Amino acid sequence: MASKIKNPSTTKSLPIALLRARERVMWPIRDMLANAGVTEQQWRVLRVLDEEGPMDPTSIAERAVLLLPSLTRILHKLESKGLITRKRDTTDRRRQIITATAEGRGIIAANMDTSRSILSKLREDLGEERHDQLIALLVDLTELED
Amino acid sequence: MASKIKNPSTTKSLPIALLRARERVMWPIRDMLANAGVTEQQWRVLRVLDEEGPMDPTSIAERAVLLLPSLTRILHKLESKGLITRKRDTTDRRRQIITATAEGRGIIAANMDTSRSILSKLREDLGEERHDQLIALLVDLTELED
DNA sequence: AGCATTTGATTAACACGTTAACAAAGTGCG
DNA sequence: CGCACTTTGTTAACGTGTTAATCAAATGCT
Repeated sequence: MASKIKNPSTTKSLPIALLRARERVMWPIRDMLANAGVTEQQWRVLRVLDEEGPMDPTSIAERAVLLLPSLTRILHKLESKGLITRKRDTTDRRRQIITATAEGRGIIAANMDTSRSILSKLREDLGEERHDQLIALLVDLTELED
Repeated sequence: MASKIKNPSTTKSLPIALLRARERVMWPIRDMLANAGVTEQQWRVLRVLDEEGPMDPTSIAERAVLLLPSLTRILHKLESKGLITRKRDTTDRRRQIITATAEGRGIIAANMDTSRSILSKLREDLGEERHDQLIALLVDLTELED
């Protein structure tokens, strides 16, 4: 399926390598999420709420790696699907508190095992040491200044 | 600017780590490209054409890591900007041959040094060995079967 | 040759990424 | 208090990601 690409400089560049790697990882995950009826980003939002409890949109955006304008749309969508609810913060009326509904948490519960097994298989296939080393390098790269 | 996130399991997951790393890498590159007046994807298409010469959309899509529907729109845009031209393949009239114009190649030439220096700085900051190791791991991950 | 299948490319529809502009609520300071 | 500034969240506009449907040209098979 993945054809052999010759070897122009772009093949070895970090941006392209990151792009292709993420494409490879998301393949099977997207299959799972399509069955669950949510997008990758909606899944991330629900997971953050499930793992860390109710929180405001700005915090969700940081944790789910989304920009606020995207999150605004995603929250509208999740709300219309009945997967989250919102209420205004009483002390700061600009701020909202988003909460996952039982149905929203249900989607996480119903798919978490599959998600974990997909990632476990990747870790195993790549080699556990190499996998963990990869993550460490990615985190280091992310945390570089400037 | 980048806030400290506590440490939920998602922080260590491969999909999120890849996402954050790519975000970090693309930051400075997007700045450069905004000045050049092209998007990241348009830049990739022009680079492929500049490095490998005229080719058909399907091949461009593979090399630039784009899906064909996206590429169709991008080629329309690049054509309207005068950065590429298209002609039909004479032997297979479904196929087109896309060629970068002098102006298109000019954009690459005008920004290639900046691009290289951004990536060199990242490599230096991460450590050359670790950088190269990271790319090797990403390539291995990408090439896993299944 | 005739017809089903495959391939190359496009279009459509929906969702997200990104930047800029904006509105409303809160904060700081004279 | 009053006003400038900041913060939170939204909307707008444009471009891309993704899947499905579609069309024309080519290919394979009988």
